Amino acid sequence: MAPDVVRPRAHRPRAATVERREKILQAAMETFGARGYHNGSLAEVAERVGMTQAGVLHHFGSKDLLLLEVLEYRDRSDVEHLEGRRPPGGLGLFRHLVKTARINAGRPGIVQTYAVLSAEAVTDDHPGQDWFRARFSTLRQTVSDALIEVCDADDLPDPADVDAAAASVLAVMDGLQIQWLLARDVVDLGRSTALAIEAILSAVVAGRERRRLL
Amino acid sequence: MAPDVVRPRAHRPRAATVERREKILQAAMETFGARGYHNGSLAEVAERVGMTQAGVLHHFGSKDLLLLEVLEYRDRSDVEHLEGRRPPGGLGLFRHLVKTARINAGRPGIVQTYAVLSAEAVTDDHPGQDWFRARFSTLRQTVSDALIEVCDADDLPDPADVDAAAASVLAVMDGLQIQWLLARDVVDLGRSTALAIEAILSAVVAGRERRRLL
DNA sequence: GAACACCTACTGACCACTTAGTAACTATGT
DNA sequence: ACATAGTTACTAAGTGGTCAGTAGGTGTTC
Repeated sequence: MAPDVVRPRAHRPRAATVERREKILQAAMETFGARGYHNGSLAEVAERVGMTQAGVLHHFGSKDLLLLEVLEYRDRSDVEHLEGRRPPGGLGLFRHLVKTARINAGRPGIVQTYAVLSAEAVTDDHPGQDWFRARFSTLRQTVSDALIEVCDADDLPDPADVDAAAASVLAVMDGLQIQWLLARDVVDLGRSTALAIEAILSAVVAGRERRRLL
Repeated sequence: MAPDVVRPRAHRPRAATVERREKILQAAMETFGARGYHNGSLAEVAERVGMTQAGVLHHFGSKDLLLLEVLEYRDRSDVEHLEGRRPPGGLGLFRHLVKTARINAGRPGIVQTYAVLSAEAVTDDHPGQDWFRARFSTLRQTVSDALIEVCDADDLPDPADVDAAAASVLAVMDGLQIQWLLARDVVDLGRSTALAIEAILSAVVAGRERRRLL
C-alpha cells in the first residue's frame, strides 16, 4: 500500500516550530524533574508552555517519545559550557566533572530532572531504561579510559579496580545530587564531589603500595 | 467532646493480623520497588497479598501511610543481620557498610525499593521526603563520627572535609546501586563500594600531606 | 492546495478513597 | 460455660478525579 520509503519531510521545519518544540522540552524537563515521569502529566507540561496537551502530543507523538527527547536535550546542555564539543581525557576529564558539579550547584532544576529520572528508570518497563543503561555504559568507559591515561603506563592497576573506580566516580556524583537536593544548605555539592573524585583518583593511581585500611 | 486520652486499644492485635500486615508491607515493598511509589497501585499490592485494595487501606489508612511504614520496615531489615541492634562505630562502621553492600548484591528487590524511593522522594510534595531527609541527616552524622574516631586525635582534618567525606560515602553507595540495578553483570557492587569507601577513608585519614592531584 | 500547528471534545482506563455491610473474633459479666 | 456487646477484618460497589491518547475540526503557512 503505502510506499516503504521514509517520507521526506515535505516542508523543512519553520523557525517558530523549532522554538516551540524547545519550549516544550524545557517545560517537560521542569515537569518531569518536579514530579517524576509517571506522576508528571502532559497537561502540566502543556500549561507551562501555554497550550493544550493535545498540542504537545502533536509535536512529540507520545509521552514516552517526549521523555526520550528530554533526555537527549538535557545531555546537550551538559557539554554546552565546553568550548570543544566533547569532554577532555586524562586529568582534564576529572577537572571537567568537578567543574560540572560546581555549575550544577547553581541549577537545581536540571539536577533534579536527571536524578529523578535516572532512578525512576530502574523500575520495570520504564521507557527511559535503555537510554540510561547506554548512557552509564558510555560514561564508565570514558572515565575508565581517563583513569588509565592518568596512571603510569609501566604500573597499571588491576583492570577490575579501574572499572570499579570509574563506576564509583559516577556513583558519587549522582548520589551527592540526591542528598544535595534534599538538604541544599547542608551538603556542599562542589566540595564533596571534588574530595571524593580526588580520593578515588589517588587510590587508583597510587596503586599497590598504600592499602589495606579496612 | 471526645475525651482527650488516647483510646486504649480494646483488643490487642491478634497474631494473624500482625502476620497479615507484614505480608502487606512485603508486597508493598515489591510493588513500590518495581513500579515506584506513584506508579505502583494499591490494587497491585492487594493482589500480591490476595485481598482487595480496600482491605489494604483498612490496615494502613492511606497509601502515604503505607509508604512510611514500608520505609521503616525496610530499615529494620538493614540491621537484622547484626548481632547487636546498632551499627558499630570507627572502622567497624565502614566494614559494616561494605558488608551490607555485599549482602545487598544478593537481594536486588530491596535495593531497588530503596533506590527508587529515595530518588522519587526529591520530587515536590513527595510523602517520603521528610523521612529521607531525616535519614540522610542521621546517617551523615554517624559516618562523620566514625571518620573522626578513625583519625589521629592530634591531627584532625578540616571538619568540612569530614562532612564532605561522610556525604560522599553514602552517595557512592546509593549511586552504585542504581548503576548495578541497570547492569548487574557489569557493575560489581561489593568491589566498587569497598574500593570507593577505602579511597575516601584514606584521603581523609591521611589528611594534609598527600594531596593536590587535580 | 497541501502540509502544518494547533484546539475542542471525547474515550476508556485507572486511581485512591468511601460507604455500607457481613462474618468472625474477643473481652467481659453472669 | 455461655451469652452478648464491641471490635476487627475484611468485601462489594461505588464516587469523583486524573490520565494518555484520538478524532475531527479550523485557521495558517509554504
